[in-house]
Amino acid sequence: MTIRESILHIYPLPEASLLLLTELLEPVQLRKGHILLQADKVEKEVYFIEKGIVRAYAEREDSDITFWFGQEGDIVISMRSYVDQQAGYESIELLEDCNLYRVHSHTLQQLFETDIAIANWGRRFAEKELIKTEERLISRQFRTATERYQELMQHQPGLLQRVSLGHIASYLGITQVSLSRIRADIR
Amino acid sequence: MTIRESILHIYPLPEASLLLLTELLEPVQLRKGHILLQADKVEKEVYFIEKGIVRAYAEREDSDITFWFGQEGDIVISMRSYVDQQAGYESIELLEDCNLYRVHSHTLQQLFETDIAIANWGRRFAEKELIKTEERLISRQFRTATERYQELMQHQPGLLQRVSLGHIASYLGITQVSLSRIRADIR
DNA sequence: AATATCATTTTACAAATGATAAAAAATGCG
DNA sequence: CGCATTTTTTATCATTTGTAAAATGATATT
Repeated sequence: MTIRESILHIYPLPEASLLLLTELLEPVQLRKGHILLQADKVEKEVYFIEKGIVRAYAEREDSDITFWFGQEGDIVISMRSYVDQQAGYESIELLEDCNLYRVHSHTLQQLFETDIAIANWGRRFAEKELIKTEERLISRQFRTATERYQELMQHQPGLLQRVSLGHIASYLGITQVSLSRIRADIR
Repeated sequence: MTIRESILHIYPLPEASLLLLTELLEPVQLRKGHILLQADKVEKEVYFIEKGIVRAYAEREDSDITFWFGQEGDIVISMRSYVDQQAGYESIELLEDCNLYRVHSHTLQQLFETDIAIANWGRRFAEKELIKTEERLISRQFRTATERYQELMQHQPGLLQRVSLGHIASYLGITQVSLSRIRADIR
């Protein structure tokens, strides 16, 4: 899937608006392990993932928890920076070498103010992410850890090959040891 | 807080756009216990809460879980209906007699397509809800049930007077029995 | 008062998960 | 390959949370 296609997949844009947006995108290649965005900072860059996989995590004293995986076609932002120009709660780590496209958040905000199709594209982007997040919150309450793991494997069968079990356990809201037990029980 | 004020609190609208939006709102009064929106249906109405409190819940075989409370200034929608014209996962129950304003989702969508300020207002609305939901997801992983309860009581001290402990326990992701134990331990 | 209804707390027991440590397996690199 | 490092599994025990049922409390109605 090209960047153009993944943009249009969120919300159909007329060609003129699509051009406005894509012209601003700068290609960036970065290596596995790179920290794309830092928690507790106001991060001004927005990234589109063309190739690769990343995780968003929040840090605590000793551990961190992964609460989002971004893959081909996804958009990476520091949500609080993007919405309110405040320090964000998430850091973003590249879990593979990535091909990204970068744009300044400010530039994007200007497009939102001037191009109605792009404003609605931004609206739809937030709405879709919101649905996914609410569904995860509900799933965590209704389903056991085992069921959540099986659900994830069904929806994202390729994830296991790209992401360590520690990150997946964290994403599911359990410890790595628990996930290992669950995997042993399923067999 | 008036409806006008709560709309502007989400995103500042010029007077002309604000009028476009508010002219479409129909006042509705409904009684405690009324089911405003039904899960598994495509719900076409959007509601603004002027007075009262509601809960969004998802149903399972025998139980239901509350995952959102809406109060004065909040907006009530069936998220999947609103975004994709698909059946939603949430039902909405009025927990008090409510003064609401109603607008057809279709009408709102038309405003999004024609008024850029309103499109950005809709964008900001979704973004703010998204931040709140992500923070709850993270909080559920980082904090114990006791901490989450105390956090909620700090941020929403009035909630306990308006909502039963059963709903609050569900919102926190624990059983009512657990919450009762927590409350006993805190004392 | 007596009754009914609903919300909350308490109790006892079972199941799930966490913490910790250690072993085993997989991976990366000189 | 062989070694070091990281990841995953296994085992043990403590803690948390869930389930079910009973007891208590609160409120309204008769």
